[in-house]
Amino acid sequence: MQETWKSLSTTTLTDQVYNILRDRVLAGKMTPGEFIREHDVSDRLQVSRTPVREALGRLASEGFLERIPHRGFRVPEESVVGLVEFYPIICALEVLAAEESFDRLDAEAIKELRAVNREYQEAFQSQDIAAGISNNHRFHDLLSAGSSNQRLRTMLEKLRSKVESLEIWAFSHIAEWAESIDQHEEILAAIEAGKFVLAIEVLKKNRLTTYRDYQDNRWPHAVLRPEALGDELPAPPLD
Amino acid sequence: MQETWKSLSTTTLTDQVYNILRDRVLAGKMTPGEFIREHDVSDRLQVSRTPVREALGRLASEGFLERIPHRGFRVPEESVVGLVEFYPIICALEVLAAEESFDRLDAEAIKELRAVNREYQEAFQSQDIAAGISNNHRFHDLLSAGSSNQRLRTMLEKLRSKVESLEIWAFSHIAEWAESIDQHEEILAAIEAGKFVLAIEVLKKNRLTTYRDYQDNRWPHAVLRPEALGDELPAPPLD
DNA sequence: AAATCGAATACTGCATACAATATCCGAAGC
DNA sequence: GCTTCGGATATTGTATGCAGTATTCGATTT
Repeated sequence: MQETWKSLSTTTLTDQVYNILRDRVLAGKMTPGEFIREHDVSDRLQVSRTPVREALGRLASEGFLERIPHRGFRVPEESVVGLVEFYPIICALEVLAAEESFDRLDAEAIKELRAVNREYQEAFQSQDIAAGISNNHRFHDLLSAGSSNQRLRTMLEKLRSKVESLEIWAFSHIAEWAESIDQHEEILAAIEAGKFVLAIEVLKKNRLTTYRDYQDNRWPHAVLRPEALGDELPAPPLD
Repeated sequence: MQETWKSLSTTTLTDQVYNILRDRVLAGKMTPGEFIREHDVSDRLQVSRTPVREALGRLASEGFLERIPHRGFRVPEESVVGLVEFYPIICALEVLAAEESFDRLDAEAIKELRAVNREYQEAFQSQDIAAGISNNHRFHDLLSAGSSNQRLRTMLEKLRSKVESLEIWAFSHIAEWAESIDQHEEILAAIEAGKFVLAIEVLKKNRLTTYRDYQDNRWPHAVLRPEALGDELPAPPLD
């Protein structure tokens, strides 16, 4: 029994701080433009500045934060505006993955995709936005699963997480939610029928809906500049 | 005169260490699989472990290194093998950029592109590989310059730097080098003639040459596993 | 001889102190 | 009044020490 076991919680403080800060950024709780004070965060979380700095550094090099030498870290001003630019990128890469992936998806895989889409629908019916986003991501990930390009899947994974904060809004529009579910079904049907070109076309449409909505200025200002809702960092969650 | 000036050398130790390590990784001088000892690096560079750790952390979150909690950082074993997977990604994204960019490139821009390609050719004639790679990157960047998607350009910039170590090999193949120069000219001519579809086709071919070569197993083993050539870290470049 | 245990060693993770740099704010000069 | 200068303050950048964890390797047991 020499296989590598999945390590359960090789957790470091840095990782925990990273996750907390990342969630807050994605949830739009860190006022853009305002510098994040390392000491402030370390006080609230009851840790030293060291893991905070490391976490901030990672977030910056992943593009979630902007770093200005000798000034600090902050959520980029145009954060949300810039985020929509990820959609065409995600779309192009998912199409790239699809080209190799679609004819490798067997009956088994299609079945799993249908199951995920069903959960997606259930989340829709119970208005569970978080579950909806999660299932949507999972669906798209499975669609790319047949690609042999591992980097591609990894990149897509990261890119999807970056647009999460936008989808929170997008998914509060009932109409799009329902439409999305249907499109997923269309894609699966097309794949089963071997109509890959069609499947890719629908995939493109599915991916660019949110993007188009933005371009058409159909977004409330509150989404473009999500003011910190006044709620503070949680009480020290590590003890 | 209120414009933001380009800061010249807002240099931090962390940045310097980052650059040195990044260059070494890209040059294939850090034996894959072998852990990088923080203390070792900090000794050689005459700095403390702190900036070294931060630099390593950045490199890891950018995918240049692999991080294993409580173990350390190392160049991923399959580093080079995995790197070629970036080519289809770069290609797809450059095509995406091109779709918007090509018909925005005016005579002025084309002129600049020709100039860069000329420098490229001169580098070829004097066998200056570093200059060749740099000019090739610059050419492709300018090709995407017309895209309004800033994130896209930024991503492409990073992706190009990641495959640099592969290009060092690719550019030692004279034939491909010459072919690449011609393809660049073809692309420019097609753009001038308004034949964007053709231009994109040539761009694809240009981008995927290295990738195909790899798939055809035409790479020497030395490239796939570039052993540390025995030369050590430079003498402390910071004093 | 092979496997197991455990102490010594080496290295990373984290905290803290200090240094370097930026910002703030009031006083002085035009 | 506006700008400029300079010290006080706040914040980031770096060094160092210690604690926790992994690895090594010899001693012990089977």
